[in-house]
Amino acid sequence: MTFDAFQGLVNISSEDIWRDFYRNNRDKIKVKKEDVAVKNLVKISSAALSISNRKGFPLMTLRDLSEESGLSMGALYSYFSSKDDLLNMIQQQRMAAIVKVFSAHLSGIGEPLEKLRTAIQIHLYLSEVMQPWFYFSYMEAKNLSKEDRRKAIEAEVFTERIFIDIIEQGQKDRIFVDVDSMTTAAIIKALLQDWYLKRWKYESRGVSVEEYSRIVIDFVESYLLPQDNLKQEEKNGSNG
Amino acid sequence: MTFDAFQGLVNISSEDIWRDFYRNNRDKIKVKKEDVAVKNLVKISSAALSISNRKGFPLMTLRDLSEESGLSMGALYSYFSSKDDLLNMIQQQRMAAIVKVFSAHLSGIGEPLEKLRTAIQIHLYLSEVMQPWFYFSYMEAKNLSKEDRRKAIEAEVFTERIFIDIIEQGQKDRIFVDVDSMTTAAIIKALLQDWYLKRWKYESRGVSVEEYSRIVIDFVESYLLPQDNLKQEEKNGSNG
DNA sequence: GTCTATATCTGGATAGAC
DNA sequence: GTCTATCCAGATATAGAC
Repeated sequence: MTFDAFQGLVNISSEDIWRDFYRNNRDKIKVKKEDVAVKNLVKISSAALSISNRKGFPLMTLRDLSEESGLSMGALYSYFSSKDDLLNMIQQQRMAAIVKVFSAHLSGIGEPLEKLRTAIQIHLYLSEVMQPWFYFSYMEAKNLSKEDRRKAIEAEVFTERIFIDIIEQGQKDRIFVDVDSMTTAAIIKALLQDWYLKRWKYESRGVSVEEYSRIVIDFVESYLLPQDNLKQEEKNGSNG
Repeated sequence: MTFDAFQGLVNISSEDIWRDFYRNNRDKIKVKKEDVAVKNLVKISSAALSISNRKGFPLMTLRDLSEESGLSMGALYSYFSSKDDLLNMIQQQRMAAIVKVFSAHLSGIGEPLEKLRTAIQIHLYLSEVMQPWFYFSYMEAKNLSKEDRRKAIEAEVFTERIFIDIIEQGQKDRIFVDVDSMTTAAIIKALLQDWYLKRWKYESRGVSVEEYSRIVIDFVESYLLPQDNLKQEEKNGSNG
């Protein structure tokens, strides 16, 4: 799948994400008109992500946020009850989006090699679309509340588990070689994370998300596929 | 080389690091007795790393630092002139150590494959010995002063350059296959970073630094070595 | 629903005794 | 060289007008 096709398919606009959020949290948000609320939640979150990803969440003052979002200090507190609450809100939304997109794209695929490729691609594409969220989420994880920290770890384990399962299925089917599945999954995650943690680096070198996806898949396959299979795969074109 | 052997060789104690630092910065530090100064610099830095790696440098108050280091607020300011100054001090020390150790261990090696293995190992071992430094340095990079930020990027490029050069030498010698050297180096760095960024994960799974080193080397070699070479290498035992 | 103005608190930094 | 006490800037959060 191309990145453009993916974008068309998931179409994760901030609007959608925050509309969902608003509906699930009507009670906590003082503003009662949905359209007004969603519009401002988008402004607030994108301002918060932009400032935080520049200087870190703890150093972002609410005056900064007020200025960049265009809302007054007082108005901000109609949308969250404390600065920490805002942090947790943003975190929550990201995790919901990941689980949703992953399930949607992987559930139909049975064949391990195709599933592995798709999982790598989907993760990279998703982190590309939601780069500020992913980066924020990684860098600010230690500041979360206890409860949200627990959720964050759960989400981390969830995605790693997906890769472990795919690898083990492939080993059972005798498609992949017999390497340690847990460690291999950890390595894959490290490579996926590098994309959103060092986006500036890849951008400055002109590497697109599709190229990076290609690279990671090749890299992983050279490790997981037996030597002779690999040669044959390459003849067939390894990307479906 | 085993991890123990490495430790014996470099023997990077906090003492040594801060004694070096003290001698290079006598003018900036108000305390004039070397032994007193070094002893307290060690206390301050290890307290600062411990607190920061728990909750982040911006959220560490000087009262926290005072409590954990056992020095009073006033005394702390005999060792640095501002909180930012402390940040830059710690950063500086880490980079000096890296350059020193890398040069010492790699300069003698000409053969690309051995050099690649050694570079991976040394980086992992070093980040293991200085884990709090490495983690801190990565997570707090955005808070550095302009000048120290520039230095940090330089250091980043320095280590990546080492890997690029090794790969290109190996390609010239027809030992490695013809993949993109820059991207491959980026991938290697991502895997090396995962070790100190997610140490808790590997620890909880009982993966030692030697095992991880073995895994990364295998992974990279399966990508860089031609198929037939690989088979032969494995027979010889790929770790020297 | 949003704004301005302000109460309250926290944390970096310093002065001066010991 | 180190400590205690204190200053003061700047931050969160809220009250009340519009």
